[in-house]
Amino acid sequence: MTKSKNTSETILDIAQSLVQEFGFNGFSYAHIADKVGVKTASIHYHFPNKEDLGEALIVRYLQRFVAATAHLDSVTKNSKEKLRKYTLLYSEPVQDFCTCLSVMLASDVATLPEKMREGLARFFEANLTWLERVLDEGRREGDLHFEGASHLRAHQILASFQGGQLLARSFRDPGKFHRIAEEALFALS
Amino acid sequence: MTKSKNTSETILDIAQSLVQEFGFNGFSYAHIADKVGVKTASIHYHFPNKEDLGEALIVRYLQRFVAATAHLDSVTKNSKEKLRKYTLLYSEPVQDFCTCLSVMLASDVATLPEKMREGLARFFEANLTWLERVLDEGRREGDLHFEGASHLRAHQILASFQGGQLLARSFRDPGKFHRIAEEALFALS
DNA sequence: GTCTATACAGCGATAGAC
DNA sequence: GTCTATCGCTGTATAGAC
Repeated sequence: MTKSKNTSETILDIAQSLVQEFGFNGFSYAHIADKVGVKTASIHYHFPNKEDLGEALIVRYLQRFVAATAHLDSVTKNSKEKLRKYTLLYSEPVQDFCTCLSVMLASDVATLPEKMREGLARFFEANLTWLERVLDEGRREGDLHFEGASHLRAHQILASFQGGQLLARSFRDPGKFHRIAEEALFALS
Repeated sequence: MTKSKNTSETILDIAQSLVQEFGFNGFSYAHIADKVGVKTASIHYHFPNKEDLGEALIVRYLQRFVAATAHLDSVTKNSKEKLRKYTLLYSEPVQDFCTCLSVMLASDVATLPEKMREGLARFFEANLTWLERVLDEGRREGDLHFEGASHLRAHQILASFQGGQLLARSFRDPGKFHRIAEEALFALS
């Protein structure tokens, strides 16, 4: 594990933070270039156009989500605890008065190229699938208690997490997200 | 009540639909002008700059919300029924594969001028205040059943409605919003 | 792989005629 | 109240030298 990254990864890091703060149409190659310390032409070398950059961002984001939940599943057995850790995946951007990548892209969806839309849907699908499985397991093993379809509950949880991020940001109060997330999990006790 | 509107109102109507589809930074005066059938200079006559236009949009949106909930309160007594009608306020944009104005502005918040941010926070505050009151009344009168603070529940409902809009849009499935909203109200039975 | 230079479209905004 | 004309700036993107 080396400390320094290659330029492509650095560009993706900066681009992701810019999307999370300003949206996919709220930043330019010039913004990335300034932060990375190169010229815009160099960015185009790594990602010929903004569509390529956007797709790379989503692919990486989904990969990281899959890796994070896989690791989470391997080290945690209690379903309630799994959900608590899932919450933490989304609390980092909230602390920086941002939202996660998927919330920003979801609101920009009308201006996104088709491949990015498909990638975004895949990301949400992965979240819902994981949530539904954890809810089912938790109910079967007695860690979670709720009525109705786990499928609907998964949607409910994901939706409130997304909306919670928007509210926290609008009020400049990260605590709003945490209280909303806590309330969502409390309902499963 | 006349059928035709003045130009300012027409501009606001078009602008609102554009914000709801593309975000505050995703449309230009040229887009409005084309749809209204005038030139961009005319838009600047009514709203000197985009900030003025944005503020007018939010002010009108809050006024309409206050009027809608006031009317809703006057014609409906059952709290559960009130919440069901509240849901309908947000389901119109979802059918058009858009989100409500507040969701779009909330995700654009980092690029908005201060007055627009304040207006947005006021709009959310109005939603939360109304929800909290209806939740309290409903529990007191036996129409609604839930545990914990109504304040937290109000946040939970608003958040899931906002997130539900983003999910419905991302999957191009308005039904997702309706199922999420239904699930949120079902929990109050 | 990064640079300089540049093309070209779109943006918000203004001046001044009608 | 709407128009034409125009300005200055920023956006994405490319060609070609190093």
